[in-house]
Amino acid sequence: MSKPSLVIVDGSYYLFRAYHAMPAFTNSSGEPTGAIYGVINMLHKLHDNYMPDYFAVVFDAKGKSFRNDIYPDYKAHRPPVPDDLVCQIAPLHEIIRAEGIPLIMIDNVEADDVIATLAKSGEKEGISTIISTGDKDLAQIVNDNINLLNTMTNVRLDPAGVVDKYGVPPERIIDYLSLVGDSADNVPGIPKVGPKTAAKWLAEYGTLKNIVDNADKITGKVGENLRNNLEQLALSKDLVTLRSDLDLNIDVQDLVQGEADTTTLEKSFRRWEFNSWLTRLLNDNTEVDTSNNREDVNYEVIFTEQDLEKWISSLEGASLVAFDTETTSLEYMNAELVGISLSVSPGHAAYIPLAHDYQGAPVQLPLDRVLDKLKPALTSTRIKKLGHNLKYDMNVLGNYDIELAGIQHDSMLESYVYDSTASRHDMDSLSLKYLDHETIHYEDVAGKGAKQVGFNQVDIETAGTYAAEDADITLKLHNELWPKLREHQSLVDLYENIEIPLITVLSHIERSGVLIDADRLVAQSTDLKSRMEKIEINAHEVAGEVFNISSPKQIQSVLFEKMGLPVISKTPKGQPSTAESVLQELAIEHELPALILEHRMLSKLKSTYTDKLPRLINEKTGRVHTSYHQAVASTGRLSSADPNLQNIPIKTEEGRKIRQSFIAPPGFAIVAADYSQIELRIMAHLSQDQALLDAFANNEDVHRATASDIFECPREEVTQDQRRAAKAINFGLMYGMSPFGLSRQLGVDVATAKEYVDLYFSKYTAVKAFMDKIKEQAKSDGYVETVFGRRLYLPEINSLNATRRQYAERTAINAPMQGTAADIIKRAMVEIDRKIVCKHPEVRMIMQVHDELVFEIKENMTEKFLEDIIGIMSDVPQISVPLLVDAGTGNNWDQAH
DNA sequence: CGAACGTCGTAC
DNA sequence: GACGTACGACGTTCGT
Repeated sequence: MSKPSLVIVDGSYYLFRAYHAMPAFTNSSGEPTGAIYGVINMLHKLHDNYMPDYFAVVFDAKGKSFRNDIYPDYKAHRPPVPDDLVCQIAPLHEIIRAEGIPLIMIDNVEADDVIATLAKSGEKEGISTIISTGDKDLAQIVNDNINLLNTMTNVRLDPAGVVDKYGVPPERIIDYLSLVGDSADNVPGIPKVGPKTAAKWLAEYGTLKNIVDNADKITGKVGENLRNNLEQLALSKDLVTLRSDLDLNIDVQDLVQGEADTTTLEKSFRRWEFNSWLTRLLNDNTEVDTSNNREDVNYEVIFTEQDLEKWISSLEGASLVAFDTETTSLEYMNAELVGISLSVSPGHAAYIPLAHDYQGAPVQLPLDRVLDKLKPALTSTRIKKLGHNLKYDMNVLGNYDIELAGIQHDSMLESYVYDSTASRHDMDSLSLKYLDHETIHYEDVAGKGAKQVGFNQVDIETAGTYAAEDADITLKLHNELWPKLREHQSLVDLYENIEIPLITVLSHIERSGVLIDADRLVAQSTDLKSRMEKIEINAHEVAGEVFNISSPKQIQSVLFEKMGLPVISKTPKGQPSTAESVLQELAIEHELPALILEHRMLSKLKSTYTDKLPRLINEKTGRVHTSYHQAVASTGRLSSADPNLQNIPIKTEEGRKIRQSFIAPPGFAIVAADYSQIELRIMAHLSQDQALLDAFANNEDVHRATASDIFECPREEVTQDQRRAAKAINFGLMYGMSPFGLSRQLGVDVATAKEYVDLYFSKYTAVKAFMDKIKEQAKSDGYVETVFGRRLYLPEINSLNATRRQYAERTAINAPMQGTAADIIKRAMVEIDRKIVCKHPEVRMIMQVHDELVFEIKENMTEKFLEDIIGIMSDVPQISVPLLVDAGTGNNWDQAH
């Protein structure tokens, strides 16, 4: 789970950098202000970028440190601080304090030691720290929880970054600095030993001690220098070693940015003439970041190597890179890259056109060459990426052998996790909602309907503005949504530990695709067609007229108007319904409804599955590639489309033939593993109903157990009908079903159905209590939650319209169960990918169907992996019911059940 | 002629 | 009106 964050700023370093980097600003009285402005500006940007939980700025204070005691010449060659900088220090401190930022200065202790101590004590409290500094000394305390950030270049150093930069890991930085020395601090090193030699020696001998022990083995002038300066080396080591154990009397938990002292700020801003901040302060002191709303943007189109290089080097240092691909198609498997857009700071983005090929299109950088240059950044885990629906971009890049890595954020998923009930999570809607900005729409540049052209036909200037805006808006959306998400730790956990890692898992599943026996499906289609034709002819004869058997409207006219059959139920629009259950009932007495039913079933199978699936086989892979939608279902479930692989028939024999056409390639087997009764188990967990918990703990047939409990008979005497009724109740309850609904389901009268429900609730009182409680919770909070803290807002829970209100109440009951099940299987998918699929090419995850995962596994290895898969799926924390996983193997999906 | 809506049916 | 979450086929209606 994600840790709280602490950002510590090396204030003295900021001050010097700002002093030298900024032009010599003064106010109208001629007083210098550039350094103040620069530091405050940097602090604002840093805070907006990281939104840390804890924040502090540390300055060197007056007095001499212990280093002067052991080495009087420490920092002896430092030139005095210039007067026009000295006079900016006190005002700067005043503004920092007035902004509510904790400012730390401790006499006789250097800032570096203070920073090291704070970072280390934060770490003990489970806090991860970013230190913003340019000082290399602090690299010695870098680890997974403590990173450095060079604010000027925006390069973030984790342990791997330290190795990249210095050639040695953080643990060796002290040794390294001792050898190299530091002229700025007047720390002596070994003469003629610089970064390269130091890193080389450390690589060879491991530690400084070892180097010293082996000093006589080192040849040449440098070896001699080393042997002559061993004593000094010990001193250098003492000087460069930071103290991280100081007793500072500071609790990291107190380092929280507090309320701004607006009176002081106003006074200071006026005095130093920081007019833009003054305006902002006076207009709206709640506004934190105005950059998001600015309409003035700077979008570039990249045509030259030089410009490309410039952007690529900016990626290296960026804390987050927003990027977006433009392609020829929405089908990721067939999509070809047309261009790439990038942004590393709001309002500033670039578009790299690659394959616009309309008449008269300007010469563009060659696609291969650009991809070669971008590939290291795109595949680097160190460079963090942001996108909007990055799974798509990841899939497209996969077509070019580029495995996108370092996925840090996805604004679509941020929106989804923040509020899954938003009607859509596309960029256009979100931009309007959160940024109040109307984006350029795809149709505006590519046309729509028959007039639509491929993006490669779009004029580069137009395309550039559109595409660059996509990257820019993505970054701005992130800047809005991330702080909102950060208000709720459970949402951050879900997002970081489930949804973001799932992007990569799903991308792999989608690109793997599933193998389908097209010939078999086509043959089934032919068979279905002839059967349907016979039924249709027969139906026309029975009806005494020719009508369209697949038109509900015409069926309605034939059955209810012409034949005068009773109207059993109506559609929401008030029309007599011809739905299955209605026809089932009418079929008892009449032949025609039965014919219609059979035709419907066959027609459904043919049009939706046996005709459709073979057409969707990808030419290159010979397999079918679905799209899993990660931000559609409000409960947290995935959905699948083009084709939907989550509603492949299973109930009827004819339908199962379709599953039999989902096959394994030669040498592989299909392996399916599904959670048994997962939602009921979650209901047991959520309600903590003892009877239900016991039933699962004893691994009973839960419907039989329920029947036995409510009909008060021993388990073994439960009849088929009783079990069927209990099953309907169990399922119905999870959907918030009413006695009326249950009566229809079971074909009994409402009174009997109500009796069943009452009986159930009298035996399972905690379930009843849970349902009442969850409704109450929804009414008072406006939302319900899964076990993992996923939220679902229910704005209509207090509606005065009874229909809408009751609908919201049913959702309140269902969503925590459905959503928790979704959380669990998503977690399992991430774990299985990480622990098994990533390491073993013999295993591929190929489908997810809500409570089931389907794999392709090398034939002779199924047993071995199946055990691990079941283990991971069963082993999900936080659930007080055993999660049973059923699994099977076969040549096709049907067999695997 | 295509978009939007309505109805139905498949899955979990 | 009455059972939660999806996707999609087909027919029909509406508007361009």
